[in-house]
Amino acid sequence: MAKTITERADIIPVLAEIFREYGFEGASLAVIGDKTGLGRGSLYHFFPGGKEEMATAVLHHIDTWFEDRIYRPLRESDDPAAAIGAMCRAVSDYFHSGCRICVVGAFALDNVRDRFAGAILDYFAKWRHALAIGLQKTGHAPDQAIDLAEETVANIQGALVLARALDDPAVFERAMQRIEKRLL
Amino acid sequence: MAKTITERADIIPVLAEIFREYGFEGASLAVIGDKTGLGRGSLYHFFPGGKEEMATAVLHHIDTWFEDRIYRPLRESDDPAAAIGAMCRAVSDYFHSGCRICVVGAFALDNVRDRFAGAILDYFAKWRHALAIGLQKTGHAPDQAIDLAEETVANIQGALVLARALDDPAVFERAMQRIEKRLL
DNA sequence: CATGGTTTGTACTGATCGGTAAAGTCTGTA
DNA sequence: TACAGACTTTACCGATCAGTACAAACCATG
Repeated sequence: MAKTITERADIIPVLAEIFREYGFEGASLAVIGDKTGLGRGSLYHFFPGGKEEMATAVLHHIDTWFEDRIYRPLRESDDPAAAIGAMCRAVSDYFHSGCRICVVGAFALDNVRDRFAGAILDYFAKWRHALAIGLQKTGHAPDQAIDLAEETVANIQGALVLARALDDPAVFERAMQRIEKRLL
Repeated sequence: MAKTITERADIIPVLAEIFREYGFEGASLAVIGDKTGLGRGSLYHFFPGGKEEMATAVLHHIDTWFEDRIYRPLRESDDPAAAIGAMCRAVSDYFHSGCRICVVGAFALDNVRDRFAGAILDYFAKWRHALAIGLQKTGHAPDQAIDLAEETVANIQGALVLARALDDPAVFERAMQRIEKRLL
């Protein structure tokens, strides 16, 4: 009756896509079961904490991805300008040029924000902090760097909202081009 | 058993606040009943279409507010710089300096986007268009005006996301100051 | 082939969802 | 005072929700 094919780690990206598409409340166990192909038993076997644990795992997965691909290079690269350019490209890729939504941003506006407040705050605080360090290394004064980093992160999130609202990915692409030009 | 005190129009701002706080899906009829003090019968008397009609009414109410207070002045004012400054102040007030969320933006990121796609698109398209006209009147070239308007609207939305995520209204205030400085 | 822990399918629970039905109470008009 | 329509209360509907229980089936060990 059972096949031991799937691993917990393999399910998380699928869950991420589900939360992205349906939101936390909209991602019912029925939907999750359909999209993952897993029954309730399997889901609760891998995530005894239920939906909340699934979402936590997704947020942690996202955090790891951004830490490895974006935050750490920004903080530690010897070539900060290259790291900033790489961030812009990575972000554009990650959000599929505006077709994809930021789960963390969506959670922040949702009424589930309080439940995941820590992870949401970390995501944005780390991003702002890492980018500010990168900008300092390219010659910006500390205050100015933090300000510009905050503006940039907000701009990316706003562009995702606007692109989705106007149903026009080009909005996001234009925003990323403006951002890259201003940062470098 | 009944009192004819409430008017439909009086309920809409309450509904707006509910959708702001709970989102569309999170705003159950139980919550709506509690917060409005109205029973299911009354709610369906005023809004035969149920939750969907309530949300539509809220979106229309918001559209009217922005049209009167922001879009039209931007498009028609003889003093465009003053209209832009007024927009910044009105926006800051409207969003309670970052403590309040944009319902339309939240809907755009939610999985209910498709249901209200028209109203959501209108809200942002009208804003961008009106601001672009205002910016043209202050001397910007048409292309540049549209670009700057789009960036500004995205910036405001992003600042709301970030302020809520970091639980720090000052993020929004700083964004609005940057915006005002750049526009004028 | 046997065994035992791991993984899975299915049926179920109680709660809550959005929405409906109908009987009741109020108020303006004449 | 009588009536009509506006408004409200309450109980209820089927559907769906997240989560649980448990037996069946798997697979890596012996």
